[in-house]
Amino acid sequence: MSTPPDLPPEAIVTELTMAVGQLLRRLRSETNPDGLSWSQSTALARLERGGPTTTADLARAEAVKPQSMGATLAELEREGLVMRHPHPTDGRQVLFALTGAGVEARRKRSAAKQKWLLAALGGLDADEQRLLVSAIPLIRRLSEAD
Amino acid sequence: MSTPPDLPPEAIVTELTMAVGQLLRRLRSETNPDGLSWSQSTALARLERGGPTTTADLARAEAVKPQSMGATLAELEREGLVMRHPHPTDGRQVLFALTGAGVEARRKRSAAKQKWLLAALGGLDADEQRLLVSAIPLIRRLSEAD
DNA sequence: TATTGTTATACTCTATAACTATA
DNA sequence: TATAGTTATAGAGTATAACAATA
Repeated sequence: MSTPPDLPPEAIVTELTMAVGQLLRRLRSETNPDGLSWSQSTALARLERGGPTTTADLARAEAVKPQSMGATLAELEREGLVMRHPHPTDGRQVLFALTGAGVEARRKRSAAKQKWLLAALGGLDADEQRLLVSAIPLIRRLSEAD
Repeated sequence: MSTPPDLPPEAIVTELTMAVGQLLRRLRSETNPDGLSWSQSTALARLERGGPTTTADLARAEAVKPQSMGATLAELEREGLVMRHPHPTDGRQVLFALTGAGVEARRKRSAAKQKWLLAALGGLDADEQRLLVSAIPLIRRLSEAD
């Protein structure tokens, strides 16, 4: 193990920050250029997982400002991958949902984009994969902490 | 465990991608606005860990193009946080190193920036922290895979 | 008043392309 | 030729500020 288990908290912060930043940039650099952008594809993934969702809720989930998510959704709408629906009871809100094309784009393009990460995962043995998978909910809990 | 240990690889890819993206954005959104930017602070961290380094090596480590790292380093140099030194044997290369101000900036500002993540880590129990720490080298190995 | 969303504008990060200098 | 770095330019992602509509 190259990182000792009882690292002081400050070191954990630095190591985790750098590792996450590095993985994200690597993921982005491996992205198929004619596919979906990073924020487009995570927004689509969230719509697929959570069903129709408002701009504000998506923004909260992704830790960006509503205006930023609005721009991402506007682009996805222009490409025909999401559609807006009126909220049944609140006239201010707009629900966004995947279109058929959105579902297909999500499957096809994201398969291409994720080829590299799949291959990289193959470089971990079964125990390491299990360890990594069990760390995912912890990363999510960190992201969602107050 | 909210993510079962034997998730199919495609699901691992999606979950990991989303979790890492979410954590990164949360980290960035918690950043002290008058502090160092994300790429500035990871570049400083790498210089502190690795000593004087060339633009190209830093770019490789961070998975960005040399021109992008060059822009980050130029900004850090303008702020007096790094200095350039000639390479002893190769006239093409330039070694960048932290200045005294850079070391101090790294400590002070990054302490402020990382306050949130430290607090979030405190929300994990000891076993969870150990699990997360042991996943860090795995994330790094993914990032460095061919 | 508070919340949802939009429009306008600017800054950061990163990329590609074209160039210079050194090996 | 190949490599390290620089300069110029462009696009994506996100932020803040100001606004309109609805609750």
